[in-house]
Amino acid sequence: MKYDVRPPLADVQVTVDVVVFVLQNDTLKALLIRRSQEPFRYKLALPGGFLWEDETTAETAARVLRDKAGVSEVLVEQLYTFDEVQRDPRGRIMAVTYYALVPFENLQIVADEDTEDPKLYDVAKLEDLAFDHAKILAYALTRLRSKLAYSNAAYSLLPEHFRLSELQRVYEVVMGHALDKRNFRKKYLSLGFIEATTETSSGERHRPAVLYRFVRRSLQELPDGVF
Amino acid sequence: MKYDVRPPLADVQVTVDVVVFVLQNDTLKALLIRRSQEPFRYKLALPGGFLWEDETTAETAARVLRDKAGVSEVLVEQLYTFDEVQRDPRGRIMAVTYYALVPFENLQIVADEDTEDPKLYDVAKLEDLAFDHAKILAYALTRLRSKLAYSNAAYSLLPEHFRLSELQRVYEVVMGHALDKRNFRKKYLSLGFIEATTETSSGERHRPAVLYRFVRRSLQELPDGVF
DNA sequence: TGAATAGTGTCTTTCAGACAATATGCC
DNA sequence: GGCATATTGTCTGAAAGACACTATTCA
Repeated sequence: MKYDVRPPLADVQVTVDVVVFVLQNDTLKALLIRRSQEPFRYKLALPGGFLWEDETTAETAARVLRDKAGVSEVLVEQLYTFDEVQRDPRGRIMAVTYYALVPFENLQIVADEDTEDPKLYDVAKLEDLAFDHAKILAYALTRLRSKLAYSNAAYSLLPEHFRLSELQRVYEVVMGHALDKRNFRKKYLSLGFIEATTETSSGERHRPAVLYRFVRRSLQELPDGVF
Repeated sequence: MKYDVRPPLADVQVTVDVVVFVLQNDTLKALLIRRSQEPFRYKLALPGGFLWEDETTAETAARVLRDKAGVSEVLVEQLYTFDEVQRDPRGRIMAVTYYALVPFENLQIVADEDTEDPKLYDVAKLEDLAFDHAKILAYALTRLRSKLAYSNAAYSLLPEHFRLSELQRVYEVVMGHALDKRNFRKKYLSLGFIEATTETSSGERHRPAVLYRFVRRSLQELPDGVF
């Protein structure tokens, strides 16, 4: 099919929205801001920012993470590009989305002049979000599940040293169901992702736990799934 | 970190590039065009097109498939968005990429006024491609492998009726290694994706094969991998 | 009858999943 | 001693993977 006169090229702007996942109190949370401006004023939304000149979207995502969550050196990956024509009432704005996994300890939430304070919200109890951000968050959650199932990505949700029970909690909370302790330990240790340190927890009113660490704090993919 | 004066927003154009996978002669091929214009004149490139106004990138991908490959109703999915600042010498052009799986029988390659004829090229013998298209193709291949491993996506590479040996060939070619015939049949039939038809192949100098078809010619994901 | 591909079953090994008792540190 | 969490092994069932022979059509 040919056109004598082609429709004009789209003139788009690009935002980068980032789903920042954090584990707090045995709950999977995401960092959300409450919008202080129209459109969707007072609604919750993902932290994000417009793409600047001479900046890649990955750099924009890193900037958003630095500015709104106070972190760098966390696991960040591109998710998907959302570009429904009407997704933003302000005009043709395409969202290149990312997700990040942040250890709660590293998080330093920073307020911003044009947004209310970012806060952590339980992913399981979503209010309705601005724009198509509910769809983005749902997509991110799906991706997170398969990342955890097929890689050592959990390293980016935990502090450097952690107990096996904490690691197991990560999987239980994200996957949404309980796991057997003995089977979990057997399987996860066999993967070679983690090793025991010489440290143990202490000062608690029960038997101390051996602390483990990830051998490599960078993404290692698995041929077959974990759980 | 705050900025008194923010850098200007990026003014980007968007192309949609599509990796069209086809199986021909027991070989995995991709549809590529040879560029007749600068930049990268005479080099091979992925078929693609600029995003038009009031069009989503998924629609652009469908348009490219219709115009360059003569197909519709095939499996198409978004891959990734490539946006390195210098990836296109003409300026800031972001590529939202898709891949499509096309049965060879459906393919109707259409020449285009500003490109040489699109042709099929063996994915295993890549020449160097224009732009970052080699990277895109490599990424698409990775995705194709995991799609085949975790879904019934093969339906979109085969004709409506096919033999089990053809289906097995699809997996062998994409995965890059041979599979055991008995184990393949046992496993694949147990998935419930396909069913036998009453037809058989004929006119060949050997025993005829029962023809099978996919129960549902739409994407069905699997909890666990196939191979 | 020979060439070419279709079709079929068993055994072994590995892994996932169910399952419960003892150990240790602190109050 | 009591409480709270840590740590450890076995058994069973299911599925993956190795493996070889017979069946059918046509030239």
